[in-house]
Amino acid sequence: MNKEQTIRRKILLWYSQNKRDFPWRHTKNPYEIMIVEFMLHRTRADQVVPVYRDFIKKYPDIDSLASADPVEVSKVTENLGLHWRGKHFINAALFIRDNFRSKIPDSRDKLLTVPGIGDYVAGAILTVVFNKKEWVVDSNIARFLNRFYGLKLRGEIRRKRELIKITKRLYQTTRSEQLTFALLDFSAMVCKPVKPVCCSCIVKTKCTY
DNA sequence: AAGCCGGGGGG
DNA sequence: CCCCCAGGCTT
Repeated sequence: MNKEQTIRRKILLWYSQNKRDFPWRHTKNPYEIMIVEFMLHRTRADQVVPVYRDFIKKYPDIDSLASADPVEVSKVTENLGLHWRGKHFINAALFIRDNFRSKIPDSRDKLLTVPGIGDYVAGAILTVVFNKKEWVVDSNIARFLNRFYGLKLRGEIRRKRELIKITKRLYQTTRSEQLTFALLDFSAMVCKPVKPVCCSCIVKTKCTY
């Protein structure tokens, strides 16, 4: 068994006993996942919960959002900060309505053509919704892998080629959906940015940090 | 490769 | 009061 398989097994086992619960963990609707991933940009998950509920209630699908009043949409999202995101939601909805017949695509190439969707959001949709053999890197997962493999990368490590390469190897699994949530929760709760809880880490014996 | 956006919560 | 947070876009 290689190193990646071992990590996957341990992280998934840890996840089965320590998973966080959020409203968007109970849906496979690609639209809802896209919306919440937009909201989670540099924003704490707890802060997103009420806004997400309100947003989905008012704009339940691509078409309702595409034809919505931008000012009204901004009112829903304003307390998330990063105010440019208000237009961002509608632009993505318009693009998907006009180019993909209101159906969110299931390939990375097509997802990346949508304004506001980058590698992270695309990967999240592909794994969480479609359970594809795809990959996801965010700042938390990047930090965990950087420590675990002793890469010693600095700066915006989530964009580094070497890190993406390792992530793709880690995602050689048929359980990409579970793995994404597991990595997000583990890196947020155990392998934290400051004061990581190494004493209760289930992969510490193989960690080079 | 680096700067920028932003309100809100925690140290 | 300061710092950070499930990124993507622009230069």
